[in-house]
Amino acid sequence: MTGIFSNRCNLALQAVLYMSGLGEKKIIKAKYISEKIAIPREFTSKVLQDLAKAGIISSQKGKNGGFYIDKPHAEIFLIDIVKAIDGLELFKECLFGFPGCSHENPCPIHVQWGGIRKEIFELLSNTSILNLDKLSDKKIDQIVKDSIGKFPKHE
Amino acid sequence: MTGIFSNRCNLALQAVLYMSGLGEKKIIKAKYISEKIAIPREFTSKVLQDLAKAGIISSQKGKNGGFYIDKPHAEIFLIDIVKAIDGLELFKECLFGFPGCSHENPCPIHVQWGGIRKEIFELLSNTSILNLDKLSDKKIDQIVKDSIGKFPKHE
DNA sequence: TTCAAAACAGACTTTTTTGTCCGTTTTAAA
DNA sequence: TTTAAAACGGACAAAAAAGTCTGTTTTGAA
Repeated sequence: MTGIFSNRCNLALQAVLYMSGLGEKKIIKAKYISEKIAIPREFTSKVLQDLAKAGIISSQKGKNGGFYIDKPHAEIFLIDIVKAIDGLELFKECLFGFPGCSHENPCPIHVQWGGIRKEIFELLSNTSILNLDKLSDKKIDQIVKDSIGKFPKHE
Repeated sequence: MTGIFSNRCNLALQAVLYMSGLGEKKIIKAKYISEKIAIPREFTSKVLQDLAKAGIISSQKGKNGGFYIDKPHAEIFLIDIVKAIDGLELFKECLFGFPGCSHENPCPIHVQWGGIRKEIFELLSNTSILNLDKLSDKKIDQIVKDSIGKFPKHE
C-alpha cells in the first residue's frame, strides 16, 4: 500500500468502477473482473464478496452466477465503498497521530488538516458511480489497459 | 496505522515537534523523548537515528549525548520529515490505485484528487516547525498529556 | 585509565496485512 | 438427476511492517 487507501480498497473501487460501465444489472463473474483489472482472481472474489455483504453490490450463486449492481448508480457513492473496505478512521485521525488531539485540545495543525480531510470526505461522499460514468468518457478501458503488467500477475 | 502516515512517521513528527519546543540546539536523550511522547524507547531511538541520517536533526554520541536540532527552525519543513520516513509516493498515487493513471490518460477523478493531493503537499511544504511553534501556543504538552495511555505502553 | 551512558548497527521476533487454497453450497442447464 | 461452474466460508501461507534485543562504538567525567 502506497496510496491513501489499502490495496483491497483500491481493487474494490476499480472493480465497481468497471462494473458500472456495463449494462444495468448485468451479471459478471469475479473471474472476468480479475482479468479485466489484472488482479488475482481469489483476491478479487474476496473483495467482491465483502462489497456484497456490505450491500453495495449484489451476487448470484450457482452456475452462470456472479456479481451485479442492483441499485441505481446515482445511489452508490465512493465513500460507501471506502467505508466497507477500509472504514472511515482515516477521516478522524490527527495528522501527527496524537490520540488526544481534538477540537478542544487541537494539535498545531488541527484546523488546516481538518479542512483538507473534510474536502476528501466530501469529494468521496458527493461522487456517485453515475457521476464517474459521466466524467470517465470511456477512458476507463484505456487506463486499465495501460495499467496491465504493472499489477501483480495471476495464474 | 490508521491515518495517512505510518506509525514511524507520526512518531517522527511528534518527536521533532517536541524537540522544537525546547531551547535552540538543546541536546535531549531518546529516552526522555520516548517518555514524553509515551512511545517505546528503542523504537524512538531508531526513528530519531533515521532523522539524523537524513540530516533533519543532529546527534551527539557518548555520555551526555543525545539528539538536537542544529538547523534554524524556519528551515525544517514537515514535508522533510515525511519524505525521510514514509517517502513521497503518497503524493504521486492515483486515488483508485491505477498504475496507468496519468495526466494524458487520467482516471475519472484524477483532476479533483490531484487538487487535494497538491493541497496536502503544499500544507506540509509550507509549514516549518517554526510556524508550528507559533501556532501551537503551548498546547503541545497538553495534547501529549491527553494522549498518554492511548499509546502502546513501554517498560 | 576506567566507567557509565549515550548513539549506533544489525539481527531477530512479533504482529498485522495481504493474498491463497480448499472444500461446501448453490444453481442452471444438459 | 447429474454435472459444471459460480459464490461462499474459513483455514492457511507469505510478505510487510512494527517493534525488540544484543552487542559495539563513542565520549565525558570520575
